[in-house]
Amino acid sequence: MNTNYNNHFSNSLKTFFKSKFDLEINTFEFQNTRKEFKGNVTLLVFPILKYLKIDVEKLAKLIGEYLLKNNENVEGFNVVKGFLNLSLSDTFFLNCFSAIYSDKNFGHKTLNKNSPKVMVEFSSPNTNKPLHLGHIRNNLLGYSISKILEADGKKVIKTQIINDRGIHICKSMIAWIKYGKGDTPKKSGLKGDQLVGKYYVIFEQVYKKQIASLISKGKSIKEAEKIAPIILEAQQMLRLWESKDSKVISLWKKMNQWVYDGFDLTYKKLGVNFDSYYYESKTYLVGKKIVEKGLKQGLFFKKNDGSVWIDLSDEGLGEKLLLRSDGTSVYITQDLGTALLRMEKNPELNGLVFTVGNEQDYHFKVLFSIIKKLGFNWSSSLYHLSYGMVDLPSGKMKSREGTVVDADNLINEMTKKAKSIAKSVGKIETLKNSERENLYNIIGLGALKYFILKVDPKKRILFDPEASIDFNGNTGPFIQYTYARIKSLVKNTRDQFLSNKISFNLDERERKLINHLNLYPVTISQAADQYSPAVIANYLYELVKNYNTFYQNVKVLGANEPYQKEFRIALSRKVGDVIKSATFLLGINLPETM
RNA sequence: GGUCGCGUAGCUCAGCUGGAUAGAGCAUCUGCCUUCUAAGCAGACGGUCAUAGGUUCGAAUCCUAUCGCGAUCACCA
Repeated sequence: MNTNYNNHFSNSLKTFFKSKFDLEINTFEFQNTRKEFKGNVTLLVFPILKYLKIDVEKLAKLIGEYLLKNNENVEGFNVVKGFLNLSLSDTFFLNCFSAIYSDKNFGHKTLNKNSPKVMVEFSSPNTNKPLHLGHIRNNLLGYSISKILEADGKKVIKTQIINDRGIHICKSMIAWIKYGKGDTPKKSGLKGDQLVGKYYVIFEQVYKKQIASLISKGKSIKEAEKIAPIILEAQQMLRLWESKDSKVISLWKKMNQWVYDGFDLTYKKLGVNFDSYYYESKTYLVGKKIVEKGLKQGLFFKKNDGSVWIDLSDEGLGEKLLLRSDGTSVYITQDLGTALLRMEKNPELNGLVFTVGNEQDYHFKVLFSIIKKLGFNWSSSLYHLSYGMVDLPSGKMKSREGTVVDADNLINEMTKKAKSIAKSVGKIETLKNSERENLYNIIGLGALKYFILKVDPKKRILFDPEASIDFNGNTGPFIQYTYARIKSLVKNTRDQFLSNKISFNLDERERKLINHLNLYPVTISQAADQYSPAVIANYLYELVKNYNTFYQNVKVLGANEPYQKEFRIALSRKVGDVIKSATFLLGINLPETM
């Protein structure tokens, strides 16, 4: 549906119904006219039958005749069943374009003091292993949504919660102590997160061996898992950490720092960044306090073994554990603490968005419900941006089975592929080496980002490392290519457009482009409302396709008349601007040439 | 088993706040580089929109049931 034309026709239409039928109708439905019919916009007449008992075609014809006479934008019409197809004048299109052209911030709402403020959480890694493909989707989504919300007129704070404590960290630490021999990122040449991840894997291997050996000695699997010496060491280390043992704490700090340094490199490559950080090690105690408070209020209850629960069976969510019997916190305890801490630090927040996979839908339902029950008035501003998993043809990614697609690796692979394609195309020989490397990077990442962001967040993505990611068709490089084309086209031209100097007829493809440009602001609000970068991606693809059709069939620099040439250059330039703006919302960079 | 989500062309996806003959890309095939960048353009081929009912002028879209796939229901995070 295209509601974009309401402004231009609804007044005429209102007057028509008022004067002819004494009816007050305020909303009308428009859509783009299908290409097999004549016209540009189509008014759906069917819905009006709700108010008026009359033959549809007759009514459509009456409306058409009225608009033709009384609305200067309408140049002609035809009626097919209940569809009133309107042909609009070139003046109308040029006026539209003129307004778009002069709007330097087209599509973006401007921020001011009173703009609502939203915090968007994404990434949220564990500090025991490097980032993988799943994190890439998470990061791209969270980052893009932040940009989209900003364009939609909200102030955004990008943040993450770092899961920097717990048994998983201790596993890496134990393995490093036992097998690391003083290994460091510098000595090994590995990125910090990769190094720590390596010891996590070593831990799991040793653990597995110990379990196997215990089983061969007649122990049950469950028992073996509990008494394997290395897991006991890790648990002991976690207890030492909680009692703030100085040796453990300093190793913990050292290894976590390696990981942060490693993550920073990956984030930088990915082109994402954050405005603030929260650490689980600092929020879990806040969560415990809330639970104790809720317990006193009678919202929660204690079982005989001392564990604390909430009963949410009235909402169909069952009973949920909030504190273990030994008094230690669980996942949701920390999340309660984190949410509360954020609101305390930023009381002016109007929204809190959690970018977390859909495997945690239940968790967030419970979390939001608890916060509501605790009586916090900001509970209604919480939103779980839930997205589908990235699966491999072999199924779910599993670190234990080594089927994880490593983020750094994938980025490098994409850059390599961009390089080999660019070489075979062979158009960039004139560039300097450093410029070329930069270009490969832009294109490879563009392909990756677009590949992930173009699909609806809530859908599962199937990623086949063998089939890899395309560079032709509905892809990032296609969009980048079109941009580079435009840049090259307008390079030596003047940036101006005088709408009053029109002495030519518009081409069908020009009308289509203007029409599509027109939709950009609506598209941004839609994307923001739905928390979906895919909406932007699809818009962008359509725009670029329309432009290429125009470019390939209509001469720009070789236009017949000077003003026509000027218009086509301006149109090209504006399409370039919108490509730039939309790719910015997706976090995709553009080359000036490729 | 309960709950939630998904099922559209061989593959990957749009369309889903109901509107005309369901659209793209990839793959396959045919044309177009002495003319603004061929990572492109023009075209062909390809569909019982999982199935069955219902709601209505009209259903891929809304409702119900069934089937299939996935997630989740941990004193893991």
